[in-house]
Amino acid sequence: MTERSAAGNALTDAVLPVFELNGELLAAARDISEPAGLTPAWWQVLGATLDEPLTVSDIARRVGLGLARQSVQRTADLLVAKGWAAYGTNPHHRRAKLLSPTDAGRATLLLLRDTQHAWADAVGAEVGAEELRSFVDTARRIAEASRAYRAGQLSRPVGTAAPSGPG
Amino acid sequence: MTERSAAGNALTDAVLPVFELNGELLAAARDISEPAGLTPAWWQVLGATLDEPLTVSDIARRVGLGLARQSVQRTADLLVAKGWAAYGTNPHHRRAKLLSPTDAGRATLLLLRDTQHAWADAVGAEVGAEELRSFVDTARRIAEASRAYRAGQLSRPVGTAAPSGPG
DNA sequence: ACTTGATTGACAGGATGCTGTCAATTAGCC
DNA sequence: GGCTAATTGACAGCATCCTGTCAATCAAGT
Repeated sequence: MTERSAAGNALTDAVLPVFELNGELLAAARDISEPAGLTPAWWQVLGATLDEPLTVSDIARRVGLGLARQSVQRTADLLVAKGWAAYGTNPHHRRAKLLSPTDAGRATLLLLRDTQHAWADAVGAEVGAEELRSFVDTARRIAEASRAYRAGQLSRPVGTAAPSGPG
Repeated sequence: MTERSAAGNALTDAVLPVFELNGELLAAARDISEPAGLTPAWWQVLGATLDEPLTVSDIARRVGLGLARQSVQRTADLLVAKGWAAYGTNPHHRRAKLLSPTDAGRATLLLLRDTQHAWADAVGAEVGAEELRSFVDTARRIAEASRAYRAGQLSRPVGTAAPSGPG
């Protein structure tokens, strides 16, 4: 039982490219955000407060992307210390203050948005919108299938059937 | 100039799913390697030495995936300290010792290989080999296009042309 | 041989993220 | 009103990876 199926090989072949792409996206985010004086993580947290003030816990829940509440907390404190954001009183909670960008933070966010647009348009045009959409679809399906497998909800090979099909 | 193109939107929509998939793959690697007593990073470094003994610098170059030489160094030292691997003398270099797995390390690697096969086969079957192949192709093209853009080798939008087309 | 430059490992420092614990606060329930 | 559970922020500790610096070692050219 040491031979992988063709699909198994295909999935294994996908792992390294995903890691590589992940790193490239992070590098691009760094290139975009660094000239403005903030890191990708700061950008992410600060950006979440652009539309409306949010508590740290709100951001941690919304961002979701593997950022723990305490990580967001530290980042938020940093943003406040550096003048990108400020804590405001929360009518609904005495401890959970509302984080919102300062004028400088807001201006920087808008600037970064334009820089990001330029990058996304250029790279997106190179790959093609249609191909990108099916790419996203596959990425989601892989993640979902792996989650199901790890949760024990996906039996072994022989392509028996999906526990809860894609449709 | 704050409007993104359709392709730009499609690419932006791809970023979060890639991060999420990256996290899921790491989680799967953790689930696979942790019961055996090693972390994904240890697995990666140790696995590189399965076929032939390598120096730390060799591994850092080969692995490539964003693992710096010094990170591999520390991991390698850890693997030796924990009995998974051992340093052997290198006929070609007095300082750069050759890292190779111990019997225990080799046995663990083979065990992890089987566990990984089961995961890859199950998840791969769920997604489909054909779809996975085009997924990998797109992932590579995105990374390549972004690298080119960051290197200044990709002009802005209007889908003018590719500097060095995909075919 | 000698010099010059690249490689390599050791060491120190820093950034980021996670987990665990604790008290303050809030929300739900009786 | 009072009790219990969940949420939230503060604090401390830990793991991982990165960068920079330095001396030892190797490779190449003269």
